[in-house]
Amino acid sequence: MRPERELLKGSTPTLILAVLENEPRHGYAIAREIERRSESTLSLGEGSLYPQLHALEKAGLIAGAWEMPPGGGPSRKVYTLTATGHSELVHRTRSWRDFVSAIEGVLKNGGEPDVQPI
Amino acid sequence: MRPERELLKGSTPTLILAVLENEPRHGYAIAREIERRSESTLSLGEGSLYPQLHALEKAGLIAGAWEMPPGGGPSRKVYTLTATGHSELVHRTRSWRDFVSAIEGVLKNGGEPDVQPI
DNA sequence: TCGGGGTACATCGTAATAAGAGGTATAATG
DNA sequence: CATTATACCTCTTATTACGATGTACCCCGA
Repeated sequence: MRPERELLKGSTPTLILAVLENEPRHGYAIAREIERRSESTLSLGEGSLYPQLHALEKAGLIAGAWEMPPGGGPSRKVYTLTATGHSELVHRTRSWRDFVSAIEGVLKNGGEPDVQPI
Repeated sequence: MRPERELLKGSTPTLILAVLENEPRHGYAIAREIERRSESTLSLGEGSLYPQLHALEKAGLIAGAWEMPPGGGPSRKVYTLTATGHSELVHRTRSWRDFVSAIEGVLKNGGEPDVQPI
């Protein structure tokens, strides 16, 4: 069950960039890190994750490099945040917070008179 | 310019319900009220507004009634929040805030060590 | 030794959503 | 009489999320 399914749209790339800001990670690890940080509230399906990674790589916001894990297992593509990706993350984070404020402005006005100091 | 275009998805119906909680309004007025409350950060295209209103009406969350405006002008459909719509709004507001907390949890962890008590 | 589970990649098709473009109609304003 | 504002609506397109599906590797236990 994922009640935020409809709300998630649009924020996925921002979440990926945010997770990569700390350290390079491969796709599977990114998804698990998002789950961990959100305390399992958010979970990224693989059908959303990989297309997004390809899009972000194509846009130059992240850079992927294939890696053979030392302990064995399937090879994996480790993504690093580029400089462009970093400034994009800053920008997207700001946009996100503006957006949240705007929504809160609409929600809070329900029941209260429309006094709204800047 | 609408930088939040991609982020808006999923929250539109909640915004409509929130605006109707105060008082009944017709479609056009709903759109303008959302703009006003969000200080023009959010703006609902007509192509999103009317299909959403029909969907919400069909779902029984709002009830529409045609009205002839006394001052003249085109007739309009005034929507009122139903009881079901009200509890749905409460639920959606809670979901929205949970969602925001979850996203913040992912964003904030960027740069900090991953200490996270339950 | 063979299957199941976890890791890790990827794509296809579908459903939901948002919004631009277009269409209808009325009243007031210039 | 044309433009502007109000007010409704639908069609089509683009984007997004994700379930389903497929490949492939490793480890562990029966």
